[in-house]
Amino acid sequence: MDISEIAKQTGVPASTLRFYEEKGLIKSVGRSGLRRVFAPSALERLALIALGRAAGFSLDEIGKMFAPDGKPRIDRRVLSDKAAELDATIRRLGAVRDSLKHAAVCPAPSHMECPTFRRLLAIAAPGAVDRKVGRTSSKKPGVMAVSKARRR
Amino acid sequence: MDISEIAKQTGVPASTLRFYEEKGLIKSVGRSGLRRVFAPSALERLALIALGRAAGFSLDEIGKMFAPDGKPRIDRRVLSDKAAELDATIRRLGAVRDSLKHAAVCPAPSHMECPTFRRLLAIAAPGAVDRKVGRTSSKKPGVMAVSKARRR
DNA sequence: GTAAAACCTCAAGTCAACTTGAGGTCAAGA
DNA sequence: TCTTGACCTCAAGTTGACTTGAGGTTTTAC
Repeated sequence: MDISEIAKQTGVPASTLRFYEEKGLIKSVGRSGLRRVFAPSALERLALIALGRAAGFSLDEIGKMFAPDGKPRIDRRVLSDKAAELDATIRRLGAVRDSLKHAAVCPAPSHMECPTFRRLLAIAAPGAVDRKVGRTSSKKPGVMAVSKARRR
Repeated sequence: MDISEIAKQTGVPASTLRFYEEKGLIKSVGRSGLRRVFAPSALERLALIALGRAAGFSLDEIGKMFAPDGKPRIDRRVLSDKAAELDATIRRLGAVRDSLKHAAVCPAPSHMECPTFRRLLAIAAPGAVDRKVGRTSSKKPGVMAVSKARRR
């Protein structure tokens, strides 16, 4: 299969496939003239890569999950940890979604005056609301900074 | 309140607060000498910003959600749409998590040989598995590319 | 036989959201 | 007084994952 065939079937652009090959994430089985030739197994490999990306692994991390022989050799512990992390992310996103939905219908003049909204916000953006001020205050900062997820 | 007080209470670094001010996302009420002075309402504003970020809005989008007077003026439609988008993301992440969990325990020699894994993968990374090959084939590419989420 | 399409390499550019660094100001404590 | 530390500005750098572009070759279509 040539690069455009892989691109067509996976939706991954040819430029990305070349980039992945350069990074060692996929391999072509040879060349036909200049052109790369891929085995169909590249499709599976790309599916695994897509899964890894969706789970929040970096390309470098994903690269290390394949043994030099090409077979996936994955640390089960790492997977479980990531699954747990995803669980937390999912819960937080649920609160975010609920906050959004609530804000979309809540008639309160200012959302911050709405107890429901504040409660959701406390989960969605921990540390952002209701911290007591000063008073020889607690050193621990609230983490308003958005934690982890991924874009582009 | 000075910038370090805000930073301490929200966990957002001072450099980020200056950056946000420059972008028009937050405002200081004045200066004490060189130093910015913030009203406590900045904390609420930052909570809203954190929510927006968590929901996947860009800083520019968030900026447009505040009227010039400072009050949030939010398009309910936009919120509902984003909530729906989050719903989809949450479902997909659930499948990703399940794939990971399964891969962590599945004894199959190659994960791709495991039907359960393949089924989950089909949801986690749509288009990645089981597409029929060629045959005057369908033009639509599978989108193996990771869609949306956020990191950093 | 010739031109357009499809591929190639390699270097450089892009994007968002910040961070870092150099160089400077200012108030408070020893 | 002096020096430390918290703050300031503005420009430039960082990160990860790609994309784009220039310049070149090959394959396919007429």
